[in-house]
Amino acid sequence: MTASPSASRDMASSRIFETLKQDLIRGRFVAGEKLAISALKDHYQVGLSPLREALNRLAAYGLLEQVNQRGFRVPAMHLEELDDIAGLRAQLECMALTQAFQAGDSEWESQVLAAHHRLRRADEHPERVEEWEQAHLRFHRALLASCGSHWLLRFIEQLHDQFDRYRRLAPPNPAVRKALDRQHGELVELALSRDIAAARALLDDHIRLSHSVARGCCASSAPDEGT
Amino acid sequence: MTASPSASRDMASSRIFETLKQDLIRGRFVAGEKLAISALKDHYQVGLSPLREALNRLAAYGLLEQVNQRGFRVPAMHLEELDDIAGLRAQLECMALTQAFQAGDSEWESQVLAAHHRLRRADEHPERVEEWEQAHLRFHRALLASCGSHWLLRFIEQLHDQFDRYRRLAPPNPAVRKALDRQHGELVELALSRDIAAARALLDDHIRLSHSVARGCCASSAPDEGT
DNA sequence: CATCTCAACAAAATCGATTTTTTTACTCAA
DNA sequence: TTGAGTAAAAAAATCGATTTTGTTGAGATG
Repeated sequence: MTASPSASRDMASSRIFETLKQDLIRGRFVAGEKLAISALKDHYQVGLSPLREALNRLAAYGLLEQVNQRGFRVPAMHLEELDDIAGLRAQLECMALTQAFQAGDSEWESQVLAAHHRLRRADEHPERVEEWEQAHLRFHRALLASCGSHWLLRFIEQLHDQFDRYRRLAPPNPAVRKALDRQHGELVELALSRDIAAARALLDDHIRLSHSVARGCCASSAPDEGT
Repeated sequence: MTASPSASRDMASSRIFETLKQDLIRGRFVAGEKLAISALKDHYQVGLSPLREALNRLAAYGLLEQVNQRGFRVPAMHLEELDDIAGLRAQLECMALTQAFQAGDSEWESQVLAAHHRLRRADEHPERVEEWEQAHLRFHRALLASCGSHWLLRFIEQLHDQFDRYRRLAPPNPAVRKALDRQHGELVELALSRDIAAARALLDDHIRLSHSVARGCCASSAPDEGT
């Protein structure tokens, strides 16, 4: 049978997991806020068990914190942590990029080109933010997909989600977007020519640029507090 | 009040999480096996809800796999994955080691020395395997603790747990143990003298040695199967 | 006036039972 | 004998209610 990814309806706990995950990344909850479980239950129209299972998975993933006998809270955001996430993300993605360039075959090249094309298409509708976000995530995934290390990709994905929590705090900025998009195009070219050194430098810049934008926003909106 | 870490009794779901996690790492379940939830419930004497929450967290952590509508299973083990885990672990730990050496203060040195002392003490009772295992884990933790990157330490911990699943398959080997222990001592000396290059090389060897032992066992016990 | 106690309240965690889905066992026809 | 279809059994997922724990505030006490 042909691949039909959307064939299986998954259980309620998986659906609420994905929904909550997106809402957390998109910043629909206040950082540091305590989650009122019964309110979530009403809002998302799910039962307690699936909801609690999703919350537990999100806590293990690092998008929630579970406090001993007093429920779940949205992790606070700190400039210091953003720096950690961005720095590590740059290192791990450069590592994966190198391996991806070495191991990538023509099928990989095709997928990168396809993902880049979809990303450019998504750019044509600036009002559909979420579509661009998804295309963007998939482009970066495709670029590193051939690196051969399941665990490295897993950690990178996790860091990407964490990073996005911070990045999404910043308001959309057309100039930055344009610069990032040019870098995407250049990354594709460097991938096809397997120019590892140049691609690493560019990817590092790419992340550094996003980082500095998010940093500016994070610093102004919620100055790092002690205690 | 003074620090008393064991003061808070945590909820049942946390206790069963820790217990199950240890049992998974120690290889008390067959790789690939499907977990019978009601059997677990009886065996560990817990209710369904805490158990399911623990299973969900373990799945998010990577020590279990959740299959759509058919429960949880213990991940299969593959030589290929062991290589991935060990290789990545070496890279991430060397990265952390460098940062730890650069940022480590005298308090860090004290903790490393203390952890190493406990490790040597634990060596005196070869029959108490679990005590040595815990001291070993804590020594490696202490060595990297000052690296300053919360997320890097988190990933390393996760990889360590994954690696241990494989390492524990191999029967105890006094000769190997002795070699590893000498390396622990050398690592302490290099930490005190902040010899980054030598320490990186040694840590890489350290992991490589464990890797090759685990590899030999994994290869003979369960030849990598396709499909 | 500050602090302590304890009851009433709110929320989290857990339990037992129900619903849904998958797996197994069996029948019958090709 | 094999294979599709189907009903019973088993297991997973979910629900509603109960139990446990943390929080709040009124009144007592120093």
